[in-house]
Amino acid sequence: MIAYSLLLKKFKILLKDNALKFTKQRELILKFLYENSGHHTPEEIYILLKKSYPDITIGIATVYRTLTLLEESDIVSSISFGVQGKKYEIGLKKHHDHLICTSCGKIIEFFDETIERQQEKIAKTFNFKMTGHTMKIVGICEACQKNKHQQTEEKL
Amino acid sequence: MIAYSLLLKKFKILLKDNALKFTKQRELILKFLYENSGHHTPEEIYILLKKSYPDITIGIATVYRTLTLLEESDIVSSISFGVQGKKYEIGLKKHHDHLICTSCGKIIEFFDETIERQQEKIAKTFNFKMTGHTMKIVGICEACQKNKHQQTEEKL
DNA sequence: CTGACTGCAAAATCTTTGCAAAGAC
DNA sequence: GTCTTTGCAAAGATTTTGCAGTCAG
Repeated sequence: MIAYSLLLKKFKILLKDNALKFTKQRELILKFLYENSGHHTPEEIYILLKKSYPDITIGIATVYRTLTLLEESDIVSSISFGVQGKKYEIGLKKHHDHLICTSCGKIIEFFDETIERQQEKIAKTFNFKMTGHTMKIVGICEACQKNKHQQTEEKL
Repeated sequence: MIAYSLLLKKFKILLKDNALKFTKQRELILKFLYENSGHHTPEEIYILLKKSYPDITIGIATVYRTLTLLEESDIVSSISFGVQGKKYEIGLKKHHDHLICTSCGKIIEFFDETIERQQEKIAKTFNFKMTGHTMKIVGICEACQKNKHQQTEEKL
C-alpha cells in the first residue's frame, strides 16, 4: 500500500495540474478514505469528519464534490447500491470485485485472474473499448447462513 | 422465448398465490415489457403506456410498485445506473450480463459460460450462498469509436 | 488580487407513502 | 361486501446547484 505522504503528493500534483486548489476539506476527505479502508457513503464521511474535527467546517456538498473529483481522478472508486446510493473506497489497491451479503450488508473483496482475462476477451469480441467493469456477486455470507434467524429481519 | 399467453398465466397464478389482484395496469406493464425487449426506466414505461392507452389511467407510483413486484417475482430484472436510477427488462431470457457504452448509452447483452462457472467457484471459496450476480463492462462501443466527435457531447 | 472553494439552503432527481376513491373477486 | 389497488399529491432520500462570502496561490 502506498504511503499517505506519497498519496498526498500525488493529489497535490493533480490539483495543480488542473488549476485547482488544495484545501483542508479536500485533504481531510482523502485522509479519511486512506485511514478507513472499506466502503463509505458520502453521509458517513461527512458525519465522521464533523465529529473528528469539530474546529473545521465542512458541508455535505463539499463531500460530494470532492468524491466526484477523486473518482474522476481515479484516486477513489465507487460501488453502487441502486437507489440506496453509492459507497466510496480508496482506489489505490489492486483492482478487485465484490461479494455482497444481502443479509448483513458485508462486502468482501476478491480478485480473480480468470474473470479479468475473460472480460477482456468479451470486450474484444464486441469491438468494445473497455474502460472499466464491475462485478458484484450477491448472496448470503457464511456468518449469516449460521444465524438464520437474522436473515429475515434485515434487507439490504 | 415464452409465449405471452403463458407468461400471463404465470403472472396470474403468482398473483393468486399471494392474494393479490389482477388489474389492467399490472397487465399493461407486463405486456409492455414483453413487447419491448430491452431496458426501460420506470418513467419511460409510464409515459409510453399513457400514450399508447389514453383510455386507461395509470400513475407513476403504480409503475414503481408493479416493477418492484415483478422483480421480486423474478419476472423482470433490473440494472442499476447509480444515482440515475434503474432500468428494467423482462427476465425470462437466459441469464446474461451487460456491456454498456458510456458514450451513447447502448446496452449489449452477452452470456459467457466461463464467467458463470468462475463466479460459482468464487462464491464457494468464501462459503457464500450465491443468490445472484451482476457484471457490467463499461467502455466505448464500436460505433462510437468511429464517430469520435460525438463522444464528448454526451455522457451516460 | 483573482479566481477557485466553501457552506448553506434551495432545487433537482428519483422513489416511496398516505389516503380516499375505485376496482377485483 | 371486503380487502387490495389505484392515482394523486405530498413526503422522503440522495445528490446537485446558485450564490455570496472566504480562502489559496
